[in-house]
Amino acid sequence: MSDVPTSAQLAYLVAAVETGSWTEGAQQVGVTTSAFGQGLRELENRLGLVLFDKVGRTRVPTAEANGLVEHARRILGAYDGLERWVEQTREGSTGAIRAGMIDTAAIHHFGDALVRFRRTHPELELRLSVRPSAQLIDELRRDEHEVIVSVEPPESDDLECVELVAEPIYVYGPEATSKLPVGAWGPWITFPADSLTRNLAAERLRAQGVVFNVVAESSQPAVIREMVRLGMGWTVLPAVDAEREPHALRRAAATPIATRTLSLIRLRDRSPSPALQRFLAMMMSESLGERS
Amino acid sequence: MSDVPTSAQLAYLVAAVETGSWTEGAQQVGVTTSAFGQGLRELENRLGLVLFDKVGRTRVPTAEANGLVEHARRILGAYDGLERWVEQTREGSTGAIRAGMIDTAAIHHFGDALVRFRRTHPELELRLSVRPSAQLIDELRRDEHEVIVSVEPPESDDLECVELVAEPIYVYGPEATSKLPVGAWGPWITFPADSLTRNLAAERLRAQGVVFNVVAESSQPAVIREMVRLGMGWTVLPAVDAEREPHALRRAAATPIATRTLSLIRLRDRSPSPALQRFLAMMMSESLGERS
DNA sequence: AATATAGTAAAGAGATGCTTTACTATAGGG
DNA sequence: CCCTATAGTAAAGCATCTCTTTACTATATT
Repeated sequence: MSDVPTSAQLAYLVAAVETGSWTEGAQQVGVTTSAFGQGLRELENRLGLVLFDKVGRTRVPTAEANGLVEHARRILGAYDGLERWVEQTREGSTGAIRAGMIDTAAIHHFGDALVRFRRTHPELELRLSVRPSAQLIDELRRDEHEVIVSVEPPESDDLECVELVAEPIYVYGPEATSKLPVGAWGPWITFPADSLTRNLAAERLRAQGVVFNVVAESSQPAVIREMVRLGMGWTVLPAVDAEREPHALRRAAATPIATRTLSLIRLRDRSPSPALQRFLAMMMSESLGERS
Repeated sequence: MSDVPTSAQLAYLVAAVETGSWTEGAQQVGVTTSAFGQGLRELENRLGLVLFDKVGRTRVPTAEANGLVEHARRILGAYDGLERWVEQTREGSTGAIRAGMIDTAAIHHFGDALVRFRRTHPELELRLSVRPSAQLIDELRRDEHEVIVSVEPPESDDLECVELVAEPIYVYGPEATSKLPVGAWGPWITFPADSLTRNLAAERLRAQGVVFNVVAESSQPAVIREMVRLGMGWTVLPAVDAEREPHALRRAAATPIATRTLSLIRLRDRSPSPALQRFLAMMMSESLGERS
């Protein structure tokens, strides 16, 4: 009764008005004249308006029908917009990707790849947030990112991790003292207390009997490196951060104190959009290339 | 398969995203959760997109769903616009009326009524064209008017006429000569050759043995009147046109030479829109008032 | 008058979309 | 840790819709 017209019925209407003939209109939309007529009658019933008059053996649109066509076209146009959008989205040629990365990943490991991805997929709006791992993971859980690249956190069943890079971290000391034995290491300059990298390092150092006394904190590797160079203390960093020019630090030991794993992390059971799938594929193939 | 989503499915989608819960969404649109879920699943199938993920026992919209909602809202909004328009149109509170009238009708007989109608129905766009009868009838046949008021033409089965006013027409001569006997009438100043009034008059005059020799033509009664007053000739006009001040003409005979009928004329078998129905009703009641 | 054309009516097939009922899985409380 | 409430699903059934087919009517054309 008070039913809403279907999009098909509206399409019949505009075809009928456009062609000026039900027979032609029916051909245009690809149904039998019978279905066409039934559809238009149903439309009249639903709207409670007379849309066509009989004159001779043809049907001519009333003034109402002509007014209605405008609205019908608007609706069909909106459907059209939806379908185009769906088309693009389905093939992943549109969509936004909210990604987060820790600095090292965004710059050293995947900097080039991100630039390349942006260039080859200009239609995908990639919004990248660079933050420390712990913060990224919090934000991921709050659904502020669709994917992050961070240090792999302790096993957790709401997260799904794919390992990308195994990154050794080394102990570095001030230039003058960097050849001291393990027992003489410290004090320490490192990341803030919630840092996964810091906690990983602290755990390993303590296991070796080292006192992990922290005298300075920063979330910026460059800042830490500079403080170490100035002689304020020791630190533990990945090589890419510590050994960059100018003023590269020298490893206190040849073997890494630990290895942190950078992973691609998503909320479990969230299906990636086509756009995101492309991004994930790129990241994973990139990490393979990096290992070799 | 490649079917278009129904408006109901789109409504489910926006309800689901708005409320953040299928159960609530279903309540909002007034269906069972079961129907709601089926509808959303069908929507996913039709579009080929994943719109919701399971997390725990609730369903949360994907990034796609959020993007899609915009389009869905646009479509639903357009439907809304259509329905509001239909509502108004059905009760005749909107719509355009294309009407035509001969000058006498538009001014003398229905002038006040038209003004009143405009004032009491400001929402109805009344477009009035004033022209000679013959032209109005042509235009009516070409669907340029929905209704006209003109001199009633010869019976014709594509037109539907309702008599409004019976208007006597009289013979008028120059002031000095207006008491001459019938045989001395003429020459004539009258409407153009296709005029129904002219032809009606000519026929009656010839039936009385009068020579209907035309020396001047105009479609404007005021012009004809003035020429008659100046002594150029005689004419046949309705009283309302001939006997208006200043310079009213005096009848050459007390009895009318003919009576022309002003009728409301529409194409047969064309159903009037609600707006037009109001207009027609007004015109007909008006003409009743005028007769009494 | 014969034939073609524009649309309609009736019947039936298949899909759709809803409800009901019974179920599973997760969350939260005692 | 078990019990219950909650969010959603599965299956079945039914009414409705919308299309096709076929046969028809009414109007136009030749």
